[in-house]
Amino acid sequence: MDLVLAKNLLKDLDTDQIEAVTSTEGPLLVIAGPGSGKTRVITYRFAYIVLTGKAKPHEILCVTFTNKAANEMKSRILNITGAYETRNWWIKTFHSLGLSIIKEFYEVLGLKNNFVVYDKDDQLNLIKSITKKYNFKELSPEKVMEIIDDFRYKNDEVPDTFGDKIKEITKIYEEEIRKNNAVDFVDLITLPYRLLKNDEEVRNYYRKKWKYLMIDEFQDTDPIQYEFIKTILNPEKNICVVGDDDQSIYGWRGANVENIRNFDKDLKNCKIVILKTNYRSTEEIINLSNYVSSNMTFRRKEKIVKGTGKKGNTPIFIETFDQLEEAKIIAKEIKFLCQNGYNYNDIAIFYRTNYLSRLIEEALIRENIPYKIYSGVSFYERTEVKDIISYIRFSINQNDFVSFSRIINVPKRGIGEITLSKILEFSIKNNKNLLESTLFLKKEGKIKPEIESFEKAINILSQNDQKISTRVRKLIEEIDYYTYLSQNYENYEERIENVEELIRAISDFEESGGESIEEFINTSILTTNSDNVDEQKNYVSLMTLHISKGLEFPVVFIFAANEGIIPHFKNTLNPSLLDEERRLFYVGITRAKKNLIITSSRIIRIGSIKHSLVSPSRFIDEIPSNLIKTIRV
DNA sequence: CCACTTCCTGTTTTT
DNA sequence: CAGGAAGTGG
Repeated sequence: MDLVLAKNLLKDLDTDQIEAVTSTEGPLLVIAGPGSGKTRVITYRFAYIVLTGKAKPHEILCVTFTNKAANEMKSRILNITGAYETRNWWIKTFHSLGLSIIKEFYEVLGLKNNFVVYDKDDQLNLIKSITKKYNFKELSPEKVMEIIDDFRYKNDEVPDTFGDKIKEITKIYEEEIRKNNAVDFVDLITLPYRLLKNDEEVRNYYRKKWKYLMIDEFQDTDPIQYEFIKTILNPEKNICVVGDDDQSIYGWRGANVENIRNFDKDLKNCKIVILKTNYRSTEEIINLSNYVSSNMTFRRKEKIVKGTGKKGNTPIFIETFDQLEEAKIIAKEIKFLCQNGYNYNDIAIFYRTNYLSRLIEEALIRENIPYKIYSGVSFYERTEVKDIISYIRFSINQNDFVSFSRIINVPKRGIGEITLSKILEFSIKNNKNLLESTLFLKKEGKIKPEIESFEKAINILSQNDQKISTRVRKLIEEIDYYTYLSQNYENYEERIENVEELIRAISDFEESGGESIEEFINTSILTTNSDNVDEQKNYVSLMTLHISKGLEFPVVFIFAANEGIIPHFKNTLNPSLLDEERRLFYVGITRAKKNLIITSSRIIRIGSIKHSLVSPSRFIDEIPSNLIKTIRV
């Protein structure tokens, strides 16, 4: 029965895809060009392994780039296999995989079971409190974070150029974050990796557990993640990596394209399958993208993507006078398209940097076009959402100084820096947690009476017999949070709506049988903008080129394709950085199914400086005129 | 000791 | 244009 199903699966696939799906044993490298059915291959391969009885779903580890991709794969596989739940499946991002491993082995790692995850912002706050305490001013806290993260990640020594002070701060930071019973993004990768590397028993436990490994977006993995994967690889070496070196765009974050370029040399007897048919785009768009990729300096090997003969419009390049006009033309064009059969959700606008979204937003508002922005500050990073999350985190873990210092004075309770450091000092001296210390000092009359509401708030959140969403609602009443928002922010209505959205998310989590509030909090911190892209809603999507990876739209606009923006002026001198800019542009144009419109203008603003007579991106300039139609306004 | 105002700097991309 | 530093009033 299952074998019949497995055979039926293959009917939907082309020969290259079948090869990738059925080559289950030993190392396999799948180079998947844009629109080549990559997600289909991974989900079908997963289903094929299960249906042919080679492994159970929970014996396959599948690492994806975003949570959204993970969820999509789960539901697609559910559909194909007829399985009815995914609870013990291992389809995760590297970070959520790390979190799961830490959860299983928290004790060995020196954590308590109620540990919390710190995001970049929390981490920065902890570093700020350390540099302030030790009066370290030579480098900005952001720079300090960058340096110590780099060394913590690679498990290196801090080089002498940064002096002993940074070394000291690194050591203090690592002690502090453990005292807070917290882990940060670096820990989520390095703690599990080192545990597996050094502990044979744990290593064998996972090696046995996962009979098959699949890694998506392999071109964007970094060296540690690659080592991690090799560490858990079983003796049969059943590993399949999927990716496209032409679409590697996270080098600046430590990703190493060489991982995919050398994979077949690194693992003996590696099979290679190249998926080169693009089912997504018209011939015109494919021809243009092939031209763009052919000019890369460093490349694995020439790869000409083939289309399926779909004919469409020649991509258009429009150059305008200034950016106001540029945004306006996009808005007008969208209006036009939507009067001619397109919906708003068929359309996306991509740009290189976040601040560019403002210009487009204004133009879209003027034309009454609904839109949603997917880049910039993510939902769980919003001040009001993070405040509530910090209350919840502190109610779980009263050693969490970062959350404590964030909320102790929100709303204002007359507690400033000095009182805060008194509480911290007291807690260290007397080995008491932050809440106990606060209450003790309050009794002694050393803290203003307004602190009462803080104590009550934490008590409310700790009432385990009630639903979490109910407790959060009570918390908001107790601290009169909405009044606080309306008194402090002009856009308070939007902020209140965000808090309501958070409560809704908590309710959904509870109703779908979520385990604990820790689970909700720790996983929500790992949610990002790209996880929220919803194709169902009818609005135009605005996002950075980076976020656009993995998505597709019938109509794609690329805004501000100016030299200096794409490629970014900081990355034009070094050929390998310039290549990455080109790949980013390549990712952008290959998202388009039918219509591609690229725009630029002759006057642009970078910050407060106006630059006149700027040229179009070199990536456009070099394109032969038969591949793109240029319009100068 | 805290809160509020004003002036200043500095903007790539994000799991 | 926002987010920190510094200065002043309560």
